[in-house]
Amino acid sequence: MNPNKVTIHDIAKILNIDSSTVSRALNNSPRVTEKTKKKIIAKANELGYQRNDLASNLRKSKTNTLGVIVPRISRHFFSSAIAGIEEAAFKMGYNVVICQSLEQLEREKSNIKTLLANRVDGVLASISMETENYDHFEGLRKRKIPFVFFDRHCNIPNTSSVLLDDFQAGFDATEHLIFQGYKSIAHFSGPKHLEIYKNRFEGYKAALKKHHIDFIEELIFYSRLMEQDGIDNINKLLSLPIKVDGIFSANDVAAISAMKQLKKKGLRIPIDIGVVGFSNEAISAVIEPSLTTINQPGFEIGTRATELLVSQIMVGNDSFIHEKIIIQGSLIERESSQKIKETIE
Amino acid sequence: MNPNKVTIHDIAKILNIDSSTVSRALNNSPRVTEKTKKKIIAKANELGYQRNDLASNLRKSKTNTLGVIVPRISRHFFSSAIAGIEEAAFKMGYNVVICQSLEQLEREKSNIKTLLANRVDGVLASISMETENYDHFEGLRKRKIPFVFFDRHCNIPNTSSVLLDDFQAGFDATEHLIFQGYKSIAHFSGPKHLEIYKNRFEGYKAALKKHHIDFIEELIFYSRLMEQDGIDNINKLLSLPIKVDGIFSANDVAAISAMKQLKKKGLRIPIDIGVVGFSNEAISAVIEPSLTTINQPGFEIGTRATELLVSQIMVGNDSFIHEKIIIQGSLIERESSQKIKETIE
DNA sequence: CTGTTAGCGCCTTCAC
DNA sequence: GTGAAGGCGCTAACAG
Repeated sequence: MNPNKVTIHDIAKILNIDSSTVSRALNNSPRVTEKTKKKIIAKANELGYQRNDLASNLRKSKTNTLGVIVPRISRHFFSSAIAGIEEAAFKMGYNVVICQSLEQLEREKSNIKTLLANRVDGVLASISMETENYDHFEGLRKRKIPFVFFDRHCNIPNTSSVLLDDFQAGFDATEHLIFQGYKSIAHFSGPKHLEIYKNRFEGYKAALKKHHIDFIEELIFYSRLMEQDGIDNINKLLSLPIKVDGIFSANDVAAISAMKQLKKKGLRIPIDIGVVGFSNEAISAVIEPSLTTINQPGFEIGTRATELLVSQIMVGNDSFIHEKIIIQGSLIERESSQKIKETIE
Repeated sequence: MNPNKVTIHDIAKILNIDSSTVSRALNNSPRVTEKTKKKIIAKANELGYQRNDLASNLRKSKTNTLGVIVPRISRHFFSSAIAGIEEAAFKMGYNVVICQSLEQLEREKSNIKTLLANRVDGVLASISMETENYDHFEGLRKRKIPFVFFDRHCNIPNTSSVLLDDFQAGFDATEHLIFQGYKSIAHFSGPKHLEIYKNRFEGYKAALKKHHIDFIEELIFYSRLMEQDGIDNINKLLSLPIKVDGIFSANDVAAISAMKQLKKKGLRIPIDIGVVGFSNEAISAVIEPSLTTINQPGFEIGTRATELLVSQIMVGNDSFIHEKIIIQGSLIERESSQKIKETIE
């Protein structure tokens, strides 16, 4: 017999007991004798029984599953956030289903539908670049499915989120460049309407202000988080009449392709770049020494978001409190940074 | 009413028809009048009806879901493979559930159990470092659930897999170093029993042989794919009486931490490293110019593996053919590689 | 402690 | 083209 087809009824029949007893035994209910329990478990193993979670979940109308929506799984920040989510979820007895929006609103909506159809108990989401309207999340709320935003949050009231202190990160990265002696600092931002980029931008401006450096509109470059943007940005930047000596890039994609483009032009590190977004130790180990990054702790953000979500699932339908957890990033400076600078100067 | 609780029966009752008709309409069965179909769909939307896939899947005993097991989602190769898997699965109407083994055999076993309990239609797997015994996969076979290995495959008979041409990759990377003029080439390998590392190692040996370079046992360093290993390896290597001038690292983790360690010691690029495993354009753009990598096309491997798996699911239970698809990697040499070498010499 | 009964929400014969 | 009936596999209330 195909062991996948073994049901509690099969076990019950063989053992001449009722299927409900088998069910109880397999769920380790205290209301079954140790003896029969052992007998049942032994037979179950023998037959290769495997509970059908579809049936179980349907009956219980609870899946012990969390849905996760990220723009793109292969971006390092998100894959490490997912690692944190999985770890925390696993510890608390939850499974995780992961969806990618691929930065498309339509896909994000359909992700939510899929998660709804699969009756997940809660949702963790980092919104797509295109998302400016949040009705699809309101749909979750109507269905009383708790959800928590992480990193890319949005400003709708009564939602929970776990995020980096983006203002502070932008401030720190910019001030770091200022401390290095740079005076004319450009800024590579992300899609204008995303809160995280707004806030990093504000941090940038605040740092300039503190150090009495004029804010220059021309030094701001937006991007759609694509490689080409970094290249274009550098090209535009180099064609400016203003001499730029530092860049604070608020997104890693543009930063990387920007560095690439600089290298291609034979411009080796006349420009220092502060970035928010990297945290891969591996990358930071081999990356251009001039590149300083603010650690954006994906794993921790994932963990915290999951814990928050699960706590909301537990307290149930209505009465949980919406929380906003803000995590501090930390400046990671390349060890050899100073040396390289000396070499060049 | 909580819209999550809306069932086909609710719709049926309101419209004074039978739930089976509603079911048919919602599944776009041709055996329902267009008129009633429209009526039903309109009402469903109005109520915010969302099919309960648990119930549907239970009834159909088919989930349209693929299970994926990878060692660690945050490793770039795997996250890009998953991106490929998702893309292909999505196109063919499948959902994807992702599990991490975290390189632990026990976790891998429990992943399979979870996937089994969720009645996935097929499984894609890249085995953990600890996996030397494959009984848990035999369990899948007994249940007639098709599975396909990708990248980290194993040698059990009658299994399908999609992999890099690891022998060729090892050969190419090593020969590349030889062409650069290196004569004493060390090799950083991975866990001994993993096929991919065996094969890359064989490629290394073959390249040495072709160019009449003696194989030296002392120049082989194994690793558990951890950062510390790369550091240890470099330290050991530097303490050898033999002067090494090139390294072929078959895994990226060790390669990266090795470079880091070299840098720390102030040894800037006396050693060139060929690596199998990188493919992140972003990384390769900014990485040490001396580092040449064999592109290990995660996305493509993921796509191909998924297509193969789905084709096996479609032909059904027994009669599908086991295939082994071997994908060629390609050498990616840093543009500026030559310049840097000149600078140093 | 164990059995009986009922039903989670859906799909699919089988009738008409 | 639509309705009636039954069951996918499991659990939970209620009996005993």
